Amino acid sequence: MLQLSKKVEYGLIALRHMAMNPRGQVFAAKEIAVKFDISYELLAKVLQKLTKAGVVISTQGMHGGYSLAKKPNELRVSSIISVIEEERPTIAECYAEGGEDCSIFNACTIRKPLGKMQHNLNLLLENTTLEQIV
Amino acid sequence: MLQLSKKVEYGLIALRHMAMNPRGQVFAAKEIAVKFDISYELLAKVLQKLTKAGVVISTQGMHGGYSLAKKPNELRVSSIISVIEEERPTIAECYAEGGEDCSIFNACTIRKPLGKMQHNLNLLLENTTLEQIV
DNA sequence: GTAATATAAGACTGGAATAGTCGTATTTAT
DNA sequence: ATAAATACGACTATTCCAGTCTTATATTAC
Repeated sequence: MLQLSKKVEYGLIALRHMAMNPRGQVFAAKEIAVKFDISYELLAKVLQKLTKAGVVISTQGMHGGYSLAKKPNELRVSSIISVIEEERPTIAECYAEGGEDCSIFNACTIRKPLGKMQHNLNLLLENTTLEQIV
Repeated sequence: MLQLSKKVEYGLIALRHMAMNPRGQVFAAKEIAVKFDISYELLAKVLQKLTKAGVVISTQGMHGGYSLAKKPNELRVSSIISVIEEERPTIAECYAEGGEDCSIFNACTIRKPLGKMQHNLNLLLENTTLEQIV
């Protein structure tokens, strides 16, 4: 209930690890996976998404790996989640994309009132940056 | 991601419906289910949990049903969720009961920093009462 | 130029959680 | 007695998620 997914957790762990080391340093996915006892394949996929989104820079080939593309204070948890999950974090289906498709959309009476909670959650996630997680 | 379950949604819809009508009025589960186009059986189970927890009062038999046991401003979303899910809402496994069993508990580096987010989520859910959802 | 070590990307699988259903017992007003 | 309601547990179906596997590509070292 309301939990972050493992993918997001792994992403945050990896990003934090990068943020704690000198800027520009490169880390292999395997290296991070071993260090934190995490599934390498899962972490790799997460890092690939973060690469596509420009959160992280990848260098292929031997001695390759990932490094932070932005300053930790520029990275919001909200956008990290959005990138990894490929959708904004929402409290209910109706606040996600295509939310009108919710089976009870029309009869639903709590959508509007819950909007406040959604808004506050947004603020919470937007105001938390990687810097604060270091 | 971070979404409330259908059970919680249905519970909130039912509670809100009661809160909008005169105190003490009794509503049958079936009646509410039809009105909001919701699974009757699911809603019934939710209302039974709310009854056990003293959130709602049930009267059995013909013309029976449920009515609010407390004032809307005394009912916090956090406790409604706890009752229906039978566990506190948490952002990650490690903040739930028995969280030390998380497979990466020891290697995890984001537990402490995420604690702030968990705390803020707690505040958000505790400060939102049924009254504000009406 | 070949081997070794990385990322890239997609398909596949198993298991857990969730949503929903069904059946039966019990309670109570009429 | 009957009808209408809650109580409760078992069951099923489906969806989601974590994790695995496979293959391709890029880069460096030698």
